[in-house]
Amino acid sequence: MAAVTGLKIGEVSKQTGVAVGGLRYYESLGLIQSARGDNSYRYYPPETVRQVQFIKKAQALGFSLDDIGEVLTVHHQGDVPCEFVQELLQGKIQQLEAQISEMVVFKAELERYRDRWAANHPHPQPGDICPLIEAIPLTAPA
Amino acid sequence: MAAVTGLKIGEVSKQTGVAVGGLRYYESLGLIQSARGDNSYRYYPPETVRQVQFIKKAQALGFSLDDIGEVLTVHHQGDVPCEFVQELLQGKIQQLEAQISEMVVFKAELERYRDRWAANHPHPQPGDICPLIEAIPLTAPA
DNA sequence: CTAAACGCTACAGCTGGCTATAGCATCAAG
DNA sequence: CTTGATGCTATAGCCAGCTGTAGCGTTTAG
Repeated sequence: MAAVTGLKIGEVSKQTGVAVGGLRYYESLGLIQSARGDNSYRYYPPETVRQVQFIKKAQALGFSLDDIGEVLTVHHQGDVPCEFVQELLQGKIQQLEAQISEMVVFKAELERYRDRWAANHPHPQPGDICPLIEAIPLTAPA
Repeated sequence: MAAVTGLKIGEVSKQTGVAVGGLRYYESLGLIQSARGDNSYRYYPPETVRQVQFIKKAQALGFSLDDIGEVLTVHHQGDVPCEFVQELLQGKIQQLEAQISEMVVFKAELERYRDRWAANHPHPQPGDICPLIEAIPLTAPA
């Protein structure tokens, strides 16, 4: 009878707000680790709570579990992974920036079509169904 | 011989860059429509090419196929529902606006974390994985 | 002692937008 | 006429990040 100690999965769940199934999922990805008792129950070391909180925070920054796994791997190698996290973060920021400007451009485009219709109002040309729709860029904007 | 004319699916695929399976998927969602020949082949009207290009462009900028379907369904119905389309468009514009400001706020948040860490590399406390992430407050554990 | 609460595994399902496969029919070129 | 490209339907799988279910075993409070 090994002295298996630690938090049972429900306790970790309560302390982190992450559902039991979610924790099992994290463990299946290798993000957290448990010892197993004779009853086959998972027993987590106390620091698991902080690790799960770390996972949640990193997720809140837009990191995937894959990203987080890489960070934790660096951590397990005994290094402080901040440089690596910084790189990931910078990448996320640039991604966001690109998405934002795409959306701004597209919004301006939609506004242009909306306003053109509002100004022109119903001038359905022969063959047109709705000038507003016909004006939508079905081809690349010339 | 049936008077079925139009582009076969492979031709539409070549002209739009959308895979044959993707086009069948679009059709299954009602985004595009075909006539069927005696051979059960799909024959698409030429304007399908422009419609598919519209789908791709709208998609690239964050519109779901569901959204696109609403517009194209109106188009296919042959009605003149410009008022409705206008409303739909206005809704999308507002949604886009909301998404953009959300993303701008979030990007500023990420930049704040990045810059704070860059300005003052905190020392890892015992139990820390990366102070850059650890410094982030957990939002209410839901 | 009993029954609820909790744990386990294994698998299915969810969202969205496809892609891939199997097994067959049809078409177009040589 | 044959062959390879193309078409068809139906079904399954993929990505992420879980959630839910079935059917069981274990622990714990009364």
